[in-house]
Amino acid sequence: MAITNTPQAIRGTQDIFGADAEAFAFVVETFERVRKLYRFRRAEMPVFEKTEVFARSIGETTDVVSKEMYSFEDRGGESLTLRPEFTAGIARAYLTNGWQQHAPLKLATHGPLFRYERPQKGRYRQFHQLDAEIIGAAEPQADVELLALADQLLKELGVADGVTLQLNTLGDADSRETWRAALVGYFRDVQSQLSEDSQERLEKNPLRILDSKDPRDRKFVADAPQIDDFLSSEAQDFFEAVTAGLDAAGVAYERNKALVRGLDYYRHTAFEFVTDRLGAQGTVLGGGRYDGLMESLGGPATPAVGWAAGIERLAMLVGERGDDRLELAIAAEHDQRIPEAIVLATQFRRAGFKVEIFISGSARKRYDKARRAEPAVLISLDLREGVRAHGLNLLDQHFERAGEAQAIFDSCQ
RNA sequence: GCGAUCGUAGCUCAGUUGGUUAGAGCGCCGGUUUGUGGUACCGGAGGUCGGGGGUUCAAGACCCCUCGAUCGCCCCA
Repeated sequence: MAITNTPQAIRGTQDIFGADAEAFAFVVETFERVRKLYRFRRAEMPVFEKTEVFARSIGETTDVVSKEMYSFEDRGGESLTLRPEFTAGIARAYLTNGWQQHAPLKLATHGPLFRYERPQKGRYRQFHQLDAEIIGAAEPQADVELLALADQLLKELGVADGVTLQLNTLGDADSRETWRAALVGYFRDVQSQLSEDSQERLEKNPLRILDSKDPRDRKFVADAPQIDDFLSSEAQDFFEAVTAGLDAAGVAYERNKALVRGLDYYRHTAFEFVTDRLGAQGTVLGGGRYDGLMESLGGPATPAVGWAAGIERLAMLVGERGDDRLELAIAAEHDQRIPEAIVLATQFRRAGFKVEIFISGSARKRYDKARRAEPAVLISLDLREGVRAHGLNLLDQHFERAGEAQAIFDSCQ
């Protein structure tokens, strides 16, 4: 690369183009279409908030906050942060705009998020997510509807094969706490045999030992206390209602008792749609119920459930998506006919044709260039020995609008 | 924060145990052929081999540093 004086892109950011950009757009368009089927309402939020919004939502202690957020001071000395997730900002908007009046509120949004992380497959510092939330709904049917939306989205994207929904419950606040205590007790007894990382986790985030990849941990994980033995009857009923609803909605799932959330405000349902086709970053869509979040932001107790899905990861799964097919190519094989080519292109485009004109570079090579663009119809405009010559060549015999194109072409002669 | 692998034209890549002036295909630009024809041929532009230092008579190649990319670990809101 002879680029010595050109600034480079920020690490972990990406310039998306061509087939990748088409796949990206396909994911977003499909989401927009499907969320309307479930009557989720569109919302737009700022990409930055007071740091407090995320710090209080995510928890001041975690190194997530201290190390992995893009925070900066504005000119007034206030600490701001580029949003690392949607949920906190949505919760803040819900509280500050009085959206309680719309409860239960089904919201959908999508856009860029920022996390200061080491980039790897399916992980970027600026990445993009789809997001769906139901706020102010305590009933398990909300979880079911949200999961049905996710399930239909993945099916309509054509990525459902090889993606499985893993489902778990974390119980209510009490169940969760007693389970956690039992886990700490269990792992403390074998602490010295755990991996170094998990010995650390035992103090900071014991639930995470359950999804450790280290074989030294895994043999203990198998016999670790399970949430099911600590569920209150209410929590049990709730989870059963969710699974019954999923069955009714025809949403397939797998119970994964090791699926956990690190933050305390998560209650009951936790879920991830996972694939084995994306290396170490297999989660393609994840979420859960976060009944405790609104209070940590100073609002009234408000039940809520939501999920987010990585657009880049989904785009990788949907695979190659070509640009829209070129319907009409117009080659001006002589410079004197360039104005006519422009006139024609204008007519065709106003009639709703996808048109490209070939009027630059070597005049005698424009026809070949047009041909290589693989149009359904190729129009050439030439001037040979002072005589105008032109023609319309139907290259795709199955092109539906061939007659219409011919008529417009004829009327312009 | 840690580890592994990789950086040669716009793109995909060759480049011998270190040995002249660093190559190919595609793309781009121009020319010749063809003249309803995705042709074929000829020519051209474009590289301080990511950057810096070192070893050597000689470095794209070997060593060190650095920057970047990719993948993994940690983390995963």
